[in-house]
Parts: sequence; C-alpha cells; structure tokens
Amino acid sequence: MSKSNNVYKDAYNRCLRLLEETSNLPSEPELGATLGVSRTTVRGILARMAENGLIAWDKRDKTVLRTPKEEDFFPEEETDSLSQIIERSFMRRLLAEGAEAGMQINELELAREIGVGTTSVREFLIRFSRFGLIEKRRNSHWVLKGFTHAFALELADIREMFELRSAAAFVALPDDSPVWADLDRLEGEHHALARDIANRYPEFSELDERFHRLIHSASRNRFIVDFYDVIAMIFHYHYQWNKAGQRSRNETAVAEHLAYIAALKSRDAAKVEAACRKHLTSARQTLLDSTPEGRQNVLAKRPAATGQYIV
Amino acid sequence: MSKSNNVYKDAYNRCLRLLEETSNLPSEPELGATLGVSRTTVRGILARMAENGLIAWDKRDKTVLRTPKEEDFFPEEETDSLSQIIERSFMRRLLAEGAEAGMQINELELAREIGVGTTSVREFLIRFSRFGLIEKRRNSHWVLKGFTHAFALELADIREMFELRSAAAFVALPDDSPVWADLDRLEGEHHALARDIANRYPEFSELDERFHRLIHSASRNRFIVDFYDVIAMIFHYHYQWNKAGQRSRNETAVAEHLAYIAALKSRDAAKVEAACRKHLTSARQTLLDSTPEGRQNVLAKRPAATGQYIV
DNA sequence: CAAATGTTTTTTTACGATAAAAGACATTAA
DNA sequence: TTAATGTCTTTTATCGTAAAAAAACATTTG
Repeated sequence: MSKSNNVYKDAYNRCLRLLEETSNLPSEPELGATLGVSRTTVRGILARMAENGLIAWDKRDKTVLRTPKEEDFFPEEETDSLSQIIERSFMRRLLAEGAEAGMQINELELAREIGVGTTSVREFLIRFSRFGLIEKRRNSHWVLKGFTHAFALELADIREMFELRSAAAFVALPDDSPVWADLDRLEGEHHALARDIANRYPEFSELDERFHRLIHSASRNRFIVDFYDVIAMIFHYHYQWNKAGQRSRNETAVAEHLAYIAALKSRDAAKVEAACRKHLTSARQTLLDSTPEGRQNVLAKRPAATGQYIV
Repeated sequence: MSKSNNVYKDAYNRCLRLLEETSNLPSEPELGATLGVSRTTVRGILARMAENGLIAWDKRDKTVLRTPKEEDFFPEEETDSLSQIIERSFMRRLLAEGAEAGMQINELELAREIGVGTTSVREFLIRFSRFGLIEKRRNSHWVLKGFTHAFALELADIREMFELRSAAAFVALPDDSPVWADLDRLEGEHHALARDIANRYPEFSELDERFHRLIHSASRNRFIVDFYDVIAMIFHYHYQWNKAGQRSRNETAVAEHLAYIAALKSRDAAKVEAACRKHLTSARQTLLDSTPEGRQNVLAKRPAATGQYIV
C-alpha cells in the first residue's frame, strides 16, 4: 500500500457532479483543467465511468448515459489526502483537554495510532511547525508548545500589525483595482448572511476567511499573506470543535465587518483604522477566551460580571 | 548507507578539543550535556578515544594520555549534517546566476545531484518553504520564486515593522533585566571589532546576527523571533558568496550599531526609533543591491554617479 | 542512596522501492 | 495544422526497513 489514489477518487466524485449538468463531457485536457488533475487521472475517471455505464466513451465522444446515483460515489473518507487525515487527527489531540505545553510528541507513536508511515507524519510536523505550536529538538523529539494564552496573545499582536498595515494599503489602491469589486461582492454576502443569521451563522467562518484574506492581499507582501494561514488554521479547528456562543460571536463579527467594509469604501484612513482596531480587538478577546486559561477565566468571572461590566 | 554518523563524528572532534584542556574527562552525563549529545554517543566517543590511545578509560576514570594530533580529527566534511549539505547545495544554485523566478524544482534531480535520498530533499524543501523563496504545487513540482527585488522589499518591510516594535519593547525592559548586560557585552565586542576593522571585518556578520537577535528577543513574540531566521539565512548565504564591498559595508554597519546601542542605553524612545530606522534603511539598500536586479542597477549607475551623488 | 556506569529498548534519520499521478512525446482526427 | 487522443517516461507520495542516536531501565560504585 504505497500511495492511496485519493486524488483520483476525489476527482471522480467531483466529475460525477459535472455529469448532472451536461449531456457531453468536454475534452480530456479541459476536464483536467476544471478538476485540477492531470490527463492521466482524467482518463482513469473516464474509463471507470464508461465501465459503470455512466457514459459512452469513444475517443472524442463522451456521451452521458445516466445521472449518477448515490452508490456511484466513492465514500467521502477515501477522498481525503493523507496530510489532511494526519492534520485532523493531530489537531484533535492538540485542542483536546490534557494537551499541555512541554509534552513530547512521538513521531512513531503518532504514525502508529493514525495508521500511516513515519515519513508522512514527519513531513506533516515539519510543515506544521511554522505555526509556532510545536518545536523540534535537534536529533530528538518534538515539543508541544501548546495553544496557550501566550500563543493567542502573540498571534493577535502580529495579526493586528499586519492587518492595520494591509487595510491602510487597501484604501490606497486605485479605483480600477479589482479589489473594490471583490469588496462589493463580499459586502453583499455579509448582508445576505446578516438577514438570515439565525440559520446561516455557521457559514460565517468561511466568509470571514475570504474577507480577511482579501484585505491582507492588498499588502502585496508574501509574509503577511502567508501569515494568515496560521490564523485560518487556528480558527478553522478551534471553532469546529468549540461551538459555545458561536452564534452571538458571529453576529457581532458580521456587524463589525460591515462597519469595516463601509470604512474601507469611504477611503478615510482614520475611519478604517478605527473599524479595523475595533474588530481585531473583539477577535482577540474571542481567541483569548478560547484558550484553556481563557475558558477558566470566563467561567470564573461570569457570575461576578453580571451587571457589573458592560464588556 | 542508512544514516551517517555525523553527530558522533562532530561530537568526537569537539571532544578532542576538550582533551587539550584537562587531564581527566568528566562523567558521561556531564560530557553529554557539554557536547549536546546522548550518553550513547558519548560512550562511542570514549570507546574510540581509548582505542586510539588518547585516554585510558576504566569506568569512572578517563585519564588523558596525550593531546590530540591533526590526524585524530575526523575530516570536516564528514561532520556536516545531511540537511546542512542539502541546504548549502541548494542555496548555491539559488543565488547563482541563472536561477530565475518560475523555474521548476525537481526533487529527484536535486537528490541525485547532491547524492542523497529523495526523502531528505523533500523534507528540506518543506522546511525551506517558510522562507518564501519557493512554493509547492499540490501533487506536483516546486516552483522557484527567486531571490528577487520584490522578495528583498517584502523582507525588509517586515523586518522594519518587527525590529521597530522590538526596539521599543527593549527600552521598556526593567533595569534588572539581563538584556542590559548582554547589550553591554555586545557593545564591547563592537568597539573591539571597530578598532581592528581592517583585519576583522569578516567577523561582523556573526556579531550582527547576535545583536539583532537580542533586540528581537525583547518582543517576546515567537513569530517575530522566528522571522529573524529568514533574515539570518539570506544574510548568511548571500554574504558568503558575494564579498564585493564587504569591508566598507561592515564598517558602516558597525558605526550604525554603536549609535543604535547608545540610543537603546539612553532609553529615549525617539532616539531609538531614529537610530533603528537609519540602520535598517541602509541594511535594506544593501540587500536590494544584492539582488540580481539590484546588481544591474549598481553597475549601470556607477559611472553616472561619480561626483553627482553622495549616495 | 544519589549519581555514575552498564545494558536494553525505543525513536529518529535516511534510504530504496513501488504505486499514483503528472508530464512528455507520438499519433490521429476534425 | 491545430487540438485532441494514445502511449510511454518521469516525478511525486508513501511505505518498510535498517543504522544512528536517544532514552529508559538495571546495576554498580563512591
């Protein structure tokens, strides 16, 4: 079992969806481009589809014979790449209770528990190390630094520096820059989400990422753009497994985003800075509250806070 | 040839140096701590030293019999770790002429040319990717983004943000913080270097790194501290293979550092910012001049500049 | 009995091998 | 004669394995 064919399976599933919309599939190179895979994989997909009676394939002719059924799809879990599997498994442990700073990380043990080779785990850890949550001892084990209060603070500090700078760069972009159209589109999506927040609040995190990435892209600096990966990763996993108060948090954030977008469109640097600061401050608080130390504080303070603090 | 024993060889060489200073080696755990290796390796070293008549080893007694000779040492090239070998080889190509942005990087070819396994090359590239000079296409090759003008600008921008912030944090540190003693020591080393700059200017780059790392450490932010790795890497390789004008550059930098140190010691925030800005601006220019585009400009401008510009 | 040495086990590091996937080249059809 | 298909080659992703190095455990010594 050298390498799984998840690329093929995932592309096959996505190709099944295309089948529902047309009566003839396009050329192999075109299909490869839309699915993001090579012709080799495309031909593999077409071969299977022909075999299973989904299409009639003869050279350029790829006629759709029937719409795909549930059982035509590969099971979801077989379409994940190995690195996704490892990442998910690792993050589950990291954000679970009991993952304390200073703990050792054992490559071999991780590999065995996830059921993969050591090489893949090693490569994952190396890639993951740039997020600042783990650290390597030369010729020895990895050390968990943990999703701590300190980590959240350091992350939030850099985020603020970078986003304030990016937002300032954003308003300086010329009128004909495509970012303004992107911003308009995002504004519309925010409004749509706000109107139906009660049902659609889980969709916010994806919108949040696209919004902040758009702003960061204005910095035209690869280090700033890349840094958003750290934030996105933390948010992605954290909120996936910690839904407490998610709706109200997202509702607040949508409102802050709309104010922020309005400030950007006004092109008033002072307004932008104020709106950006305000949003990032509440984002920082949310992040801090979600660390193990933060959760304790929230629990401890809640009774005392009733009627005493606005914040 | 599964794994080279460079850790052992390097530690052995370093242990030979210790032999010159004492008549009795310390306990195995202590030796391990000083050499930064495990007891297993220490025992390997002691066994060889005993075998070669360097020491008489009987349990706790490790009497030095003779001082090491030239031929007792392992050759230097055998003490490098595989990742160092790959890094050096890769950087040589990257900074050589002809390494243009957009080029593909072939893992297999690299591995064959360097004479190592593909896994090691892969892991190196993953680690190296955080420097922003290469980028991975999923399921496909790496793309060289190149040491370009744009890269130098983006790097310098972040460096300035981070170092200004760190320097500001530095002056806010209490009097009893150990950084002040470190700063005094570094100041002394700068003066010593300045007095004999004609001979010792090549020593500057090491001092430069220690100085800037000290300042960055005041930020108490892992992302800022880690970012200095990017700068250190670029400087390390760049200046190793591009000695033109090195002496005058270093002379200027020493003077700027001394002014910067004086400003830090004055604890005057405005002075610190000015000194820091000044130094970083000239560092930025040096970096820009060293990119392929920058070198062309320097060559092109040089004749015109005679008597016309001070800069 | 604490710290060292002796011994054994585990983990990390690195390679070669193999299947999946990409890419290159040759051939054919509109 | 361009763009597709058919075929073949190269490269990437991943595993099993083995040596180096670390770490754990057992035993001895001051």
